[in-house]
Amino acid sequence: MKLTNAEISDILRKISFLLELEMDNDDNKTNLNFKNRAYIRAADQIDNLPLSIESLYRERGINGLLQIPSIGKAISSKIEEYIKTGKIEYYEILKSKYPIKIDDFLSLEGIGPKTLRVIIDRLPVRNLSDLERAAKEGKLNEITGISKKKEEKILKRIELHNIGKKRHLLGDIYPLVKQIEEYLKNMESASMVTAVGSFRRMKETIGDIDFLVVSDNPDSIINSFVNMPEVKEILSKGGTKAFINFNNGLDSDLLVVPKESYGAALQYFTGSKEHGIALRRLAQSKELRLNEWGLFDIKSDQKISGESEEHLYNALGLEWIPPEMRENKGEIEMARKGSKEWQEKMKRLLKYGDIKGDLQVHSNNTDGKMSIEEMAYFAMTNFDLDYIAITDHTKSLRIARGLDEQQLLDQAHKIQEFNDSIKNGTFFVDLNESNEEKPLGRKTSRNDKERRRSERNLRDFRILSSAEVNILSDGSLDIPNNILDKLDIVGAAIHTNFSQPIEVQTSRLIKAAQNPSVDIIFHPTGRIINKREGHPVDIPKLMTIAKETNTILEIDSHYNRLDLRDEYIRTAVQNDVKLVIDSDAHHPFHYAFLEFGIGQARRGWAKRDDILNTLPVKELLEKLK
DNA sequence: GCCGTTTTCGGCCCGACTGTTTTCAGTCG
Repeated sequence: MKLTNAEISDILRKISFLLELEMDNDDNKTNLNFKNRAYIRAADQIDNLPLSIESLYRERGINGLLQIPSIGKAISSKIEEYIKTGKIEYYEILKSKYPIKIDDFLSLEGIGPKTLRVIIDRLPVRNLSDLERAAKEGKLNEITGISKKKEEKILKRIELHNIGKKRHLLGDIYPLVKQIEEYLKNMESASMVTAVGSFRRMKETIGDIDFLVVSDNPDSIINSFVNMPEVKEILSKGGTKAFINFNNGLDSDLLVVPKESYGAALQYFTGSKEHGIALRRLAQSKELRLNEWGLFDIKSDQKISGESEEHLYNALGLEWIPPEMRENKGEIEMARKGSKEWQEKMKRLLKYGDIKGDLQVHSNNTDGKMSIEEMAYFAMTNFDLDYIAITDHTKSLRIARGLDEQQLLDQAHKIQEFNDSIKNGTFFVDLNESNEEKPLGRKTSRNDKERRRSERNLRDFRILSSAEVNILSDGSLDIPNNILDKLDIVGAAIHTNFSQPIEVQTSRLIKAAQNPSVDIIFHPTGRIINKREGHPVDIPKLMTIAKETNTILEIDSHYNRLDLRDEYIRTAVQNDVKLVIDSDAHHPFHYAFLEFGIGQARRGWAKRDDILNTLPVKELLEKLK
């Protein structure tokens, strides 16, 4: 049985929780407080680890574990014990003192260990339903320190908890974020509105939605916010902050600050938590104090910075760091002011709007929703792309009505005719009843100036003949090479037999990469976020082969895939493996997904030259095998 | 329990909101 990182971080969090429960009996209260925080820090690190902690231990022993920040002698030996025996003695002892269902209370918001301790000391409460019953019967109120009001609040939190909370996909919440942003922007007293938090960092999943508003009249903003029709529950509301729960189960934070604190609030509220903590420690080491209102000199209490984020970073001795990179994974050390390495990196960092073509596009010849002509038309007009590759599925993927050899050749021929008509200006698309819906996401680049549309000649647009060839269980393809070689570019992907062991899956992909006809491996891990983990792949090994064989790995931008994920992109970039960013469009609106892929690529510190479809089509084709 | 370009001991990010506290602890992000 393979041990997951989540299993280990989970048990560390439970240890921390139990230590906190224990705290009021302990004389050495402060020290214990720091001890439980150490367990949380270690758990956070493990959750963010891009590799399996068990494999790390098996390969490099306890020294491998000690390499992880925030994991020292004590915690590493506990992890070792867990890997070897499936148990941690220290945890078992703690647990035996408090025979409660820790999971229930750990995930319940609003009640921490202190409150829980008081309750379980007085009442036979052992799990969430015990607590709910006690609250309904008014038993909690009988405990001194718990008012009727607090009892009601506990019931509400249990109700919210039972609805279930999981992280939402970036693409799923995008429309709601835009809608709320619009709503807030329309308020007279709001001079600036920004969606912040993990949304601004383009994280693949979002826990709750955070908004920052600049205003001289916080009360009116906060009141309008909590009174929106989408709001189910006001969880808290003060003079500068509000915290609510939407009807659809999402939580949302609002922070209102004056203009002179905008930069500091933006930094604070964008996170990540780890990045923020590291910045505040850095400030501390310089005799400064950083909070959401600004950067202050500790001694004189003078404000040094706060209105602009860039100035704030500079005042800390750093260059500005793009939100996508704020994870405390080396960016702060590298961004020291004046660092040539950092400046070079920033100059070359991939930008929104850098993608010139989309190399995974489906048509209604298989499972897409529109014709090749329509997909091309929207790509060139609405999304400013210079080329697309039509990558319909191939014959063994029956469910998508995959194309056989002859159909592929016919399609390639048709594409050639379209290209000719585009070139001579006779290309014409009869748009059948166009959809009323609006495209999801931003149509154009968000931080680049004017787009290239005006300078661009639509007659240079090019459709590439291609396919998403199915990789069979033995790593061979379902279309022979002599056919594939007649296409402009070839992508290959796994769609079946997901549950083979890692060695088998990896060798399947390696065999495909070694095939001279395969240019790109599409969605290399096959994951669907929150739904399936995908097939296990030895990523470092695949990267080595990709580099050797000049095979490109794809970043599939569909927001339920985002495959490769950010950490793997960073590994690819470090190893000089070439990448492309594709939308996997099955409808023209899906071209907007490219934005999500670019966000992930920036989270993986990708440079423009790591991503081959930032190149004009001619140069791209020259780089292929 | 972890960590170290002034430290192997003595620190550990910071502030808002809530409740019942008459000056602060608990919880959260």
